[in-house]
Amino acid sequence: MSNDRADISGPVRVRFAPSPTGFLHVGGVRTAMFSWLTARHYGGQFILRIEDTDQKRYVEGAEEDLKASLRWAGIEWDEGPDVGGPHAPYRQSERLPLYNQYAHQLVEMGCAYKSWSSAEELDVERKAAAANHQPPPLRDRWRIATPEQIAAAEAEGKPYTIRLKMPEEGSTSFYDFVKNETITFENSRVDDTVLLKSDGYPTYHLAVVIDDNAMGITHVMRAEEWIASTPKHIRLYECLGWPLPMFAHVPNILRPDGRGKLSKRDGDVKTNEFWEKGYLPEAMFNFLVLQGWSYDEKTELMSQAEIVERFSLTRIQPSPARWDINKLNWMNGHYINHILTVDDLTRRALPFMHKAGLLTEVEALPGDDEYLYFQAIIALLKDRIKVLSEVPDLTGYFFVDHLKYDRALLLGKDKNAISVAQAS
RNA sequence: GGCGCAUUCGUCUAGAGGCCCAGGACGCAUCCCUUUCAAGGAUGAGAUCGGGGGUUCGAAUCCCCCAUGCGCUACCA
Repeated sequence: MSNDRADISGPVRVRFAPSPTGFLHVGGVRTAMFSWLTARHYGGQFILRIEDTDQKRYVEGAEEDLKASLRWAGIEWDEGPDVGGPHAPYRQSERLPLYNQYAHQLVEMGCAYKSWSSAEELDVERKAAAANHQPPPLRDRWRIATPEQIAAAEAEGKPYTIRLKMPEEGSTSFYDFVKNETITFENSRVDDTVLLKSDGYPTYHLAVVIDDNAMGITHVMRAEEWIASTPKHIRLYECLGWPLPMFAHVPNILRPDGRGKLSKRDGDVKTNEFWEKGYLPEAMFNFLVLQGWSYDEKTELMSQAEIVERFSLTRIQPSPARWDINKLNWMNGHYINHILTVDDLTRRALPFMHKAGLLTEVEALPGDDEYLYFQAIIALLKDRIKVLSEVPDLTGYFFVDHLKYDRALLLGKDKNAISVAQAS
């Protein structure tokens, strides 16, 4: 039986397109990782695009946090808001005229229509439907407005939205690389989603299609909650006569109790908290890639370079994983104790000592006596460090009252000065 | 309510018709090492592969139904 999963061939351009509405959580990092890995493994480009089309939810500083989180995790981009590129700008709020132009073009083509329905009245309709256990209306009444009604509304000059006009007939299908199957939707079940809001900003649906096309995105990778809106996007590609990209919907990471996808309200999910606590980016990368992807039946510990080489889009699991940091803690300790060199570990632990006031930056420069003292302590205690933030507590008693032992005495009982020197 | 996706040890996973009365890892337990705590080593418990029907000589793997979970159903992404 032919059950071979299609794999990628040809050029590859993948993007990660977060919206700056808060800190980046680990689930977002993982989606970015899969996209980045796809670009790197298949020899393509990775693009970062900021989808800041919701003025109400915009959070100051979120873009910086998100870029810092990505970079910490070892994910860099070839094109993006700060590094530039041939398709700049990479921030959607700076591309507004483009969306506006296409939205109106779609209206002229008969693929979309203007609506003067207010958000309030639509809300009333939806609530009434819900109260009757009926599905909310898929179409807006302006879809079937007469030319006279439209002319009258235009003359009034009131704000309007532009909505997609989904066909009533037929169905839309697409192959999904991760699900490894063709997913089909009846067009009559897909709603006439808003493309352009009354404030002139595009919705995700319009902006994502226009930008993915403009930026030459070949593989649309995103979280799986977008599966249901993919037929809308495909409709847009068809109306505009643009070539369809391939789709790959990555499963979500669920909350620890399995109830719902990870959200920013959950604890232990902020990426920046992980580096503040002293998790290593290598361990985080390794752990995160294993949440939904595997190389084979045994290999788990892999460097980023090995993962890039071994990655395959078709080995991403279609089912969601629960967020559980148990194994991350083990892996972090393993990297600290067995993969990092003592010197590397020492350097990384130093900032935590500075923060705790146990060593100042000037008195513990690499190579200094104070540094070597600390390094000897690290060599002695590294096998019990799980996260770097524990280091001050673990080593504090070596610094009480500026007490300083002779470095030569800081030896494990089964060790001698030579073995310690060699280990560092 | 409608539509879509998912379902293998507590958790992450291997598995693409016979290699599987299901393998690995984390966690857990016991033992070894050890003055202690870790780390390390060894052993073990732990999944009738969500349930039920098919197809087949043979199914965790293919098909159907059901259940459950998740997602979407916003002028949020």
